[in-house]
Amino acid sequence: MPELPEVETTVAGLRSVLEGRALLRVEPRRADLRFPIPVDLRQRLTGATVTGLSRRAKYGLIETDRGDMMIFHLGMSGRWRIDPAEIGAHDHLLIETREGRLLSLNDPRRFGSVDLVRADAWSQYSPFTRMGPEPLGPDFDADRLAAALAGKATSIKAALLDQRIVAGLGNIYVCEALNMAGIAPTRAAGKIGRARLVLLVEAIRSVLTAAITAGGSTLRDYARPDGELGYFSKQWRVYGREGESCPCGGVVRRRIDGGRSTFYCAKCQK
DNA sequence: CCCAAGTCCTGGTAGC
DNA sequence: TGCTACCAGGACTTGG
Repeated sequence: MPELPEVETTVAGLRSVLEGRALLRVEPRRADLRFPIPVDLRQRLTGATVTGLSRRAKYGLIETDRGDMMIFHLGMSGRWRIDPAEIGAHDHLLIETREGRLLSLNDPRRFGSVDLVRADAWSQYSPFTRMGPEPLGPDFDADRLAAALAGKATSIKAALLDQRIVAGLGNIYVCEALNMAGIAPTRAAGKIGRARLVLLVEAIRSVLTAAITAGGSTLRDYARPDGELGYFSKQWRVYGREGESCPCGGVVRRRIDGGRSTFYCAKCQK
């Protein structure tokens, strides 16, 4: 389920259970997800106390008082379950706190990952080394986006999905932001004018912030034993709405780019 | 059969 | 021809 807003709200949910808490039990239930789970993960985390949780792009970061940091990614279908009633085939990592709270990383497709690094070297973790700025952070603005897109012949949609350009966007929010900014997804990334990039930056920030707010409001559901942290799909302007009306009155179209659906409105996105 | 929110890797091509 | 950069597309997996 995860693009940046979903990971942000997931981390917030985990924080309420884990921050400042000692880990009584850490139990991988299989050897790998997308890649192997470190064999010493159980040993290094068991008995440690969680000192902080944070997020980088679509990755969640959990730091302990032993100087370790667990880094997880939810892939396409991953989620954390809190106090699940029962453990199923797709519950791949269990974490129990000393207070008796149980967390389970559940991921049917196993495109997610779990890794462990030294906290003081977290920024050297390979997925992070060439990653672009946080879209909600101070290093993302029209100037820097223009510099990152300069000379790029690829489409703006593909460019925004490239985590080296800006980190944390996925298919849904790229479609939404391009619609909000009135930019056609097929437009060459390097040929978008300055004024439109200003609108695009604002649209990206706006759509992510709204999704985080909506996600935060569903945390109660998320904390339910079988609850899910959903995308706020009722608020999507174009994603998953082929044939329906765009806010501008046009009709939402769908096309396939690189095997992925792109939802857009030809009337207002140029 | 179709479709699905993730990243990584490969192979083709353009340009120097 | 060889090297590099860039880019498009496929692979991975399970379930609805």
